[in-house]
Amino acid sequence: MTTLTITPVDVSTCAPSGLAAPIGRPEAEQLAALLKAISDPTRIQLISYINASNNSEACVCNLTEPLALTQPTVSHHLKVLTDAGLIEREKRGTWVWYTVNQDRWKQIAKLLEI
Amino acid sequence: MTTLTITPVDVSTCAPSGLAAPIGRPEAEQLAALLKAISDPTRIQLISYINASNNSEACVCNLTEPLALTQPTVSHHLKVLTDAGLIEREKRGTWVWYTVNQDRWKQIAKLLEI
DNA sequence: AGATTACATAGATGTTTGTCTATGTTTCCC
DNA sequence: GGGAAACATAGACAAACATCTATGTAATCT
Repeated sequence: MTTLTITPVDVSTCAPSGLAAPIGRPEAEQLAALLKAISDPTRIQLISYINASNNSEACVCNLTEPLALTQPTVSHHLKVLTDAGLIEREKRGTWVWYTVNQDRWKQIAKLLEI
Repeated sequence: MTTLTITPVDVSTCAPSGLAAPIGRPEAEQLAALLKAISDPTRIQLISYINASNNSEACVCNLTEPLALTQPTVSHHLKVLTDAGLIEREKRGTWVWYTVNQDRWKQIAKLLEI
């Protein structure tokens, strides 16, 4: 199990009425941490590439070349996304397969509601 | 008129099919810049405070105290949000009133579709 | 006109972050 | 068991960023 550096956001407690009502500091920090994980061009591309892959899953070695980045850099970004609960990690033999957590993305849309 | 440091994202050209298909670097950078503007706890609180204000608008002097920040810091964040097209600025006399650009927020939900 | 109020801009500073190289760990295969 | 392949972790470094103090600008009021 991976250590989570970002506490997974619970939609039911974090900004329960979206952005329409005043948000306290802790809730704002949680939401900001979640959004920050997506706010990087490389990570946005990673998400789209995983989604567009066969069976909607991809391993690290499939992602380094199209992004023209080193393997550790890609691993780093995938860890950020995993810690935020935006993608999921599954080890099968030597490979590690990543998939997008679809529910998580629907949550985000809810959190941004006004 | 304020100088825009972030090119406003055109939904029709930026990630036209959401995050389901591979996204090129320029489009990913545009989307990341937009999301980065929201990915800060202070700015998230600002948005919620503006929305919760009378007439859904607020001036800088109304926002410094509840956030416990200096006026220049609040002005800085409001500029980031304005440049990203997320809020709008209207000067009336000595005061400057900020409102949330509702359409812009709906665009973001579209951009994040999977 | 002078003083005051509201806001923006400039510049400085400590922290965060994206990327790299180097190395460790685990699994597979011969 | 030894080598190779896939991935993670550690450490370093430059760029970006959030905040502050100091100062500039514009509008109001007496």
